[in-house]
Amino acid sequence: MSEPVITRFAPSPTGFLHIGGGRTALFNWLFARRHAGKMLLRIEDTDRERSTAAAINAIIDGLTWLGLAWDGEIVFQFSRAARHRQVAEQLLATGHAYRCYCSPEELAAMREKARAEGRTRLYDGRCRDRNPKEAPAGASAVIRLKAPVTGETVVDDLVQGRVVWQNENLDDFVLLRSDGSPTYMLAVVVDDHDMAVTHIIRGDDHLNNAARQTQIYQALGWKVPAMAHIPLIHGPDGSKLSKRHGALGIDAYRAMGYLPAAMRNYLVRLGWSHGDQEIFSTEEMIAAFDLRQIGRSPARFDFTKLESLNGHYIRTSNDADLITAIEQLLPHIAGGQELASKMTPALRARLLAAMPGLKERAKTLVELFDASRFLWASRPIELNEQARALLTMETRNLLSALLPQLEGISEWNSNSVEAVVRSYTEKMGLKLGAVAQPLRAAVTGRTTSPPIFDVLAVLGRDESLARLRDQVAQ
RNA sequence: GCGCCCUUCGUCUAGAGGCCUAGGACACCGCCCUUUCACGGCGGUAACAGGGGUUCGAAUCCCCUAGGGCGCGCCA
Repeated sequence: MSEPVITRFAPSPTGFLHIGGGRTALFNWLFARRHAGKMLLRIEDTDRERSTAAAINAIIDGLTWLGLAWDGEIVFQFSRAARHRQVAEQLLATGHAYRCYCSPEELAAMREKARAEGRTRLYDGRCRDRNPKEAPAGASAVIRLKAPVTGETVVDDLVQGRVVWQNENLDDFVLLRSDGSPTYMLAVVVDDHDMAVTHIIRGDDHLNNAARQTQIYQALGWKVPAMAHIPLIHGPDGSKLSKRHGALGIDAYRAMGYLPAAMRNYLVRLGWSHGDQEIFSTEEMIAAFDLRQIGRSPARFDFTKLESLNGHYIRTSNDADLITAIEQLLPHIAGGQELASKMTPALRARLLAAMPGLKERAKTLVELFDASRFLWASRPIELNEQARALLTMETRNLLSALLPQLEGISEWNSNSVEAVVRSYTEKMGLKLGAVAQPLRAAVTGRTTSPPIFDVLAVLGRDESLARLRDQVAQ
């Protein structure tokens, strides 16, 4: 029973690593970890026109950020072209494939005619039984699989169940192009076999391909790996995920301030469940992951839920780790580079002191950073619109009268400052907020923040009073 | 057109014939906490696509319809 489990993630480097690819990688990774196996990474770069080095880097970068480490060396499919060709020749030699001399124009005409007549667009096998000697001189040929014409092809899918195709609905597809390069269909089968892949976990847009690939395995006499075709992720409106939805590169999620742990947790619950559990540590995910609990219907991408989860992970993160995360985020956001250079041990200490109050309020690292801006700011601090609106002549006068009392505090901490402000408002017959809120606006430049007395304690007496004087003076 | 897959609250889902008066989470709406914003607590609105069967009994099994998705390349 215990053949070691080997899964693989096999993206084509023709664009960024998007959210669907990230989830597919996650599922492959989880399944491999769950069974103490390996997840291999294969870059399907046989399309030389569209494959780019930038895309390869994006894939590697994205997987690394998500924390999905692959095992062994990366396999580049293009480098295996000779082996693919060899297998195609082998199929030809054993009578499981044949040369087809149809020109692209001829095939296009055939499909157009079929479409016009309302028939299937499958290849009609016109070269299948043609005598090789009749081959047009000098014409280039492709190699097609001589697929069974009767009977059925069955895929026992771990997610989709038993799926059956009547062979008459499958055609003799191309294995090797006329230039000698393999098609995806051939390359995948040969590579998965050679890499000893035991479980193919991929998007269900490949379910139809699974039938064709099964036929190749059978023609070769190779064992067909277990397959699991997982439903695709759709956009919030139920249509195919597009750029205007969440079809962003994984790097975009990093720039928006999502934590890898939150990302993994969100992604794993898209299509997969484990009873009512919503929050999974990586260890819990691995222990609980099971292909049978994957649903068969597509899930819609929901930013709001991702945010909620991210907020949870931020709240439960270690304070120092969050500061590190912010530092790592800075280069990825506008104007961040400049601020990154302002980091000092003193600032770090302040961030650390303020973090417990800050992290309760942020759903993303961007928000967390934004809320901490009052710590990075140099005097005089800039007031945002709401803060300016709150600092009326009247409230400035209140603060002005309060100032001497604050200056008289000897032991500067959250409690002592609060006590002074409370007695001041009581004497004035005001509510605490009537002073606390303008005070917050004056000191932080914003109207939302952690409790103002905590903020003052973090800033320290000198900085706090200086900021207050700046604003009161105007 | 042909083939394949899918269909439980707005969203992610639990549910494998009686445990379902259909549960949880996010979102939303109240209330509480509170110097703001949040967090947290309590409560609420909200779903088995439709129609036929099978069965003593169906969200769960079968069929049909409708809707959605994917595939049908010398792309992957």
